[in-house]
Amino acid sequence: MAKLDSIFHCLADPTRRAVIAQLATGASPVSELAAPHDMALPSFMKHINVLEAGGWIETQKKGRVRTCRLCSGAIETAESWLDQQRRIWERRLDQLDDFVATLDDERIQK
Amino acid sequence: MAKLDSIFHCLADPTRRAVIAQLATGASPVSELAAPHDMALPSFMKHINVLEAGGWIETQKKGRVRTCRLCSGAIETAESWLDQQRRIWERRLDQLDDFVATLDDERIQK
DNA sequence: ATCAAGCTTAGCCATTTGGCTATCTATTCG
DNA sequence: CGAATAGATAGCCAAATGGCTAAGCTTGAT
Repeated sequence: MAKLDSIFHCLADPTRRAVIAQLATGASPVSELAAPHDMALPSFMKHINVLEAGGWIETQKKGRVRTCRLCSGAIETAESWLDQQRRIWERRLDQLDDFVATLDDERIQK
Repeated sequence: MAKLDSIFHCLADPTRRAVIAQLATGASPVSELAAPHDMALPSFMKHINVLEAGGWIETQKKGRVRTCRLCSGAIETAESWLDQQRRIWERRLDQLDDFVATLDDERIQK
């Protein structure tokens, strides 16, 4: 899925992860989000745009303030993909265990 | 953490996600992994190297065959970061619910 | 009406990414 | 030995990324 590209691309940058982490504790205007990051505002805004395009946040402007809030879709898609891979992987490890157990049983039978 | 950059960067590409998904079902040599992807081998090898650098896979060469297998560290780190954000976010939503409930109670009291 | 605050837009730049071809090395098979 | 197989290395290239500065442009406060 092409959406996964942009969802995970958002997470591959410390500034964007920090924004997500901060927004998890509550909505915030852009300038407040930008404050902790030593970076010019246009540079920071690019990250905001990337996060919005990736479906991590949504924003709305009231007066001259743009407020950003986290939305649920992206994190669910991300976790669900990871979960699926982990399940496939763990199921296979279990099958390996069973296989080894079978070998052991056969050895005992002798 | 700088490691998270490379861990998530690995996931931001469909070829690399496909390799992870395929390796979840069992270890594989490079050429077998490469087969489904319409891409020259050196290009594909770059993805393998990125995945190895990101801690998603480890490889070992026997004779002329390099075998790749998934390792557990990366997926755990990734899921754990996501889980942590989700928990922070959900806890805050619960607090909002409580707050709204308090408001309702106060309205009823009147 | 003016001025500051809070973005926005435009355009520049270095580096990274993700692809390619061509060539080389190291194994294995006949 | 000689040829085919499986990767590895080197080097090229266009596009994307992540940063900057210098102006704009609304909106809110005085």
